[in-house]
Amino acid sequence: MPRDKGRLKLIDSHVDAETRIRDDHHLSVRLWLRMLSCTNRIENIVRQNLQANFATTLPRFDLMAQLERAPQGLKMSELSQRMMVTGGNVTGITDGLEKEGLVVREVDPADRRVYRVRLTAEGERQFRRMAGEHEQWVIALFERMSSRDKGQLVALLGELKRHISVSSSDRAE
Amino acid sequence: MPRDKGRLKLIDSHVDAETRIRDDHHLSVRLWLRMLSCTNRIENIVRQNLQANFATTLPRFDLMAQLERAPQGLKMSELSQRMMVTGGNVTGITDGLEKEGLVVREVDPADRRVYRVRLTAEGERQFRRMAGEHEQWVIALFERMSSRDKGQLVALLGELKRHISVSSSDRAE
DNA sequence: TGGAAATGATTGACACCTGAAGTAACTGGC
DNA sequence: GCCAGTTACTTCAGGTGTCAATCATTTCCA
Repeated sequence: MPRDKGRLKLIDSHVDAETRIRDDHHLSVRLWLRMLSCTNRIENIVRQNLQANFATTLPRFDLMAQLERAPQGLKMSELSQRMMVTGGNVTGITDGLEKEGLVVREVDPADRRVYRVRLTAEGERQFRRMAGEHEQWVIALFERMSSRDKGQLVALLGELKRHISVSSSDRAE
Repeated sequence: MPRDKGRLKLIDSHVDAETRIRDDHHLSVRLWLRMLSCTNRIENIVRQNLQANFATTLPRFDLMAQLERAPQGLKMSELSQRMMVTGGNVTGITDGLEKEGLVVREVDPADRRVYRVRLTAEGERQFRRMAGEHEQWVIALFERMSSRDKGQLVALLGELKRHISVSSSDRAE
């Protein structure tokens, strides 16, 4: 039920404020659904490729990627934060990788509660092999989009990320 | 470690082609990681809200949302496709919702292999209650971003989606 | 110094999700 | 009509994810 449609011809050019707000709300939901659908699609493809080519999974790959960028190792809690999953989950994935010898838990002498997780030499070797291919998949998926559009997307998503952190911490009080 | 920054003022404006390509590749990976991180953040918040306020989950909500838009019901395979998950998964989620009386499986007299899944009256009532709140959460999460930026994001993600479908079907041959 | 509160990690119950294998029902060509 | 092939759904095993409860260690402060 559109309200007051074109009620006053004279001010036709600037739309009724309520309508504008409702349109913006609708836009937010649309944006969210589109983000989700894009991300899911890409994620599914990458996951399938990882499974088919290296018999591994996205979370395992993600954990190793975090470690590769941190040669001195990471605490379980740091992994949890960077991977944006709960601590209990990190325990499980680390267990699996450790069992396969790709990763080690080292006790921190300064604080015996924490584990410092590091890639083994084998883990590093294996990760590098996967990372190269992974990058090619991503590049291929995005190849039809212009650099300009990619740059814009990165920038806009950066904005979004900033705004969400704010809203999210608001919610925490 | 910035390379060759401003080494040759004279040809500063057109960068070496190889460098430009490498930058674009780097950009693709960066874009992918940023999309993933934004989506994960939002998804986590929505999931927590659904759990806290309605003791339900995102996939259950998603399934009901698909049904609400299709009053005549949907086949399991249609649900699977729209939710972008495998068929086996839809079976499980439908089982749960059916057990709670929010959804029914009706046999299609024309083809006894298919189930037509529909919301029950109770399911519809419950979904509408959730949908209203859900919309408010999403709106709140995006409220700090301008309509202009949202519009641009929707458009760019639309482009991306189109491009990926093409790449993805290429892969299928 | 002693003990309450905070912190880092693990565990267990339960839900999700995939891929592969299985069952039942439909279809088309002979 | 028959039956090979396809299609719709289910089942199962195994990995991923949450939350709440637990345990060990550290920190802080009275």
